[in-house]
Amino acid sequence: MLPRPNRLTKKKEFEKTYQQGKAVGGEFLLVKISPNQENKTRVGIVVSKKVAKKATERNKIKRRIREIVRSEVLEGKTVGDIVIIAKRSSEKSSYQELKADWENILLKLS
RNA sequence: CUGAUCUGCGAGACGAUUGCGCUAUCUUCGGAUAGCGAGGAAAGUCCGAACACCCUCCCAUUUAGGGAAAAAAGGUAGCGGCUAACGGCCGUCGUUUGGGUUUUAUCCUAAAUAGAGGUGCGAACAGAGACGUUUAGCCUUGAAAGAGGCUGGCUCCCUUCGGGGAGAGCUUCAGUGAAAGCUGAAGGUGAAACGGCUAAAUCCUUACCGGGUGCAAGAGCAAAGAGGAGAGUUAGCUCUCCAGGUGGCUCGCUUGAGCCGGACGGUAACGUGCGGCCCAGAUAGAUGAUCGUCUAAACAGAAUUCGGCUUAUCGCAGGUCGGGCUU
RNA sequence: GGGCGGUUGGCGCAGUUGGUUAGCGCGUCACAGUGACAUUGUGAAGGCCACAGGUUCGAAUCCUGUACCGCCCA
Repeated sequence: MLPRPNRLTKKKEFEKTYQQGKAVGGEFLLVKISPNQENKTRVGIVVSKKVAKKATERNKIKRRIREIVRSEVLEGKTVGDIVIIAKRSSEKSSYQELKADWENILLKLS
């Protein structure tokens, strides 16, 4: 889990990022990012039931994404509200594949 | 060795680095340290209860509160018990069935006479009442499918020869007899062969259960906006108070029909009292990531909380029954 | 998290006291008709009634479980 100040917690914050954010897609992930006022990094992760039917598998994907993103948040390289959406293909992806996909997305962003 | 079924136990371990939630303590308010941190099914939501609100009615009515007799609808159904409650569990009767004893059992491993005492084999079914018929059905097969009625055949009786009345209902064999419809036995068709079967369809009766909604129940604090009152002010507007309650926050939220140990009562389910323990409480939702060694490691992630049932599923041990092989 | 509903030919739907061979509309195919089509007419094919058990003599229908799809509650 990420520290509380670095999470997106309200439904409105999610929707705002959805509508105003810039979208970048990878093989397994879809990232929406929009700048916020406090100049902080706040992250929300979405894994829908369409991706994986079992709750244990959805949790697993979430945990892996969190772990990948954590270093990013702590170092504060990327700033803004970020929503990471898992694509259907991410159900069978490994940790290393997810991490490579994330780094690829960061390259596209910069 | 293997299959089925039942019961019980466990649910990867250790080490390193790093990260999250709650609680406690300390704090230079940045944080630090310590402890604890998913399941047997957390699941399906198929039942039941606690708790909260609403509805009906009754008692008390100044209130606070306490209750479910009656009505509707629905559910349950051998009998007895357990329980907060249940469609659950335990015991027992019944029906069907398997195994065993000494060949057949009404017997049950101490297993076939008599008496006394002790012990009490396994599995499945799901059972109130109405001599079950008021509501209904029995496709098909067959000569015939409850009784009664109708139609046709058969037997007997009567007959005005038009018919009428009574009776029995498959086949074979045996008995009695003039004759089989009677009596007894065996057998055929069929799911069922007679006063039969079906009720996990309906209706009626009896007993028991008040009903509904569900923690997104519900309760509190309260920015904003809209409303009312008062004061200041020429007015715009500002301030104060009241009621109300959106965003938000807090409570409900984890000490509980709790867990462990041994004692007593009971055939058992379970109960009684004693001692010890505190064991998740999040709110976009918390033990994951990267390694090393061993390893067979499945199904799978709490969201108000419990008791069951059902479904998913890895490993080990034991009981019962069946099958195969060897001695 | 809590509460509900649905699944029947290719598509949209009927089908309840359980009982002949599960129907309807559109679509499909064949034939007729036309110079050729459309409209029209005649006929035909196409169903494991989502799946698996159970109750029953008999199940699309009743009961239980499973799978999939959808709706409502802040």
